[in-house]
Amino acid sequence: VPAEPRVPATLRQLVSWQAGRLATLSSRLTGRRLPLEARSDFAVLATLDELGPSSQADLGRLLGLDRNNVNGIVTRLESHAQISRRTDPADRRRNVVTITAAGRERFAVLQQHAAAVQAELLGALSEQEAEQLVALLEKVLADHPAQPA
Amino acid sequence: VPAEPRVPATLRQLVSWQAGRLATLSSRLTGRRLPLEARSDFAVLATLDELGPSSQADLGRLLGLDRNNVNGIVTRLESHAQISRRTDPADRRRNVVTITAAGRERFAVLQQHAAAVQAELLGALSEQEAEQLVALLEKVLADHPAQPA
DNA sequence: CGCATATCAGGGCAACTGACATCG
DNA sequence: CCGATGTCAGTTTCCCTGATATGC
Repeated sequence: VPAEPRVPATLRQLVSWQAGRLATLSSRLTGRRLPLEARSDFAVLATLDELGPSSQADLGRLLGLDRNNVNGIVTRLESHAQISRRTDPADRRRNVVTITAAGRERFAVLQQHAAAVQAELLGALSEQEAEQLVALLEKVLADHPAQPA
Repeated sequence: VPAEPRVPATLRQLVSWQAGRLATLSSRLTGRRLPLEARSDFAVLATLDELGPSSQADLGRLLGLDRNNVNGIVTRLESHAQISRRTDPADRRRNVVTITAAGRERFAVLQQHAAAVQAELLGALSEQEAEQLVALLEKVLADHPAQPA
């Protein structure tokens, strides 16, 4: 008669299940500090800050986000003046998205919260284990395309 | 001038972001083989198969699922005769959920698909690395409550 | 013409909130 | 009375599909 039943081994050792749990856990920890949309905003702002102006399609391909999703995020960021959006004169189908000063400020704030969440999340791991985990996840993700197919 | 821009380092080394990517990647790979609800079904069936009959509340606490969510999953499984649901005579608030023979059959099928997805997912890792990843994720998850707060 | 880009409308899953009746 | 359980209704986020207009 088990006193404290644990998650069945079948699930505990399944990365797809672990990934889901870890994702909702991350979302929960982030949600305590910020509204949930901040995560998408953060991803886009980080990309623009580090790689410079991009089109929406490029952003989507890079981050594994849907075109529609990118559109929504960019619209939201634009309404807060954290990015600017103008049609590319060289290819008038494209929107060139550029981060603004306000966007960089927001990004800096979000970065601090992200670091705090990371610390909470990995509290049970040593420095070395945390680095291993990040590296292994990076390796797995690098092996798969960001976009559906 | 970078020819092939990669995901910014800020994101690449953020476990909360990696977790989200890995979760959608897993969901994508699973979705190629099965309808998406199969994941929730699998979790519940695995628990019932390994730990025996449980109440819906216990299932939720164990798996980190919402009460409402558990209700929906159990209703779906019941409609396919893969579990049975009856009120606990000892505590008539509770529903005792029990796996059926059909449920075990379904579970066996799902287990094979899950293993195949795991192999696809971790294709870039060696045996040793895969074990390390599973163990590290397990350690992180064990450090946090399955339920919100 | 085919193809890419951006946009809009909408579906589906999962997490969550709040409310409610029942029962211990 | 309080707390736990199951149920119902509804919100939000994100991933995805399909359709459309525009431009290369």
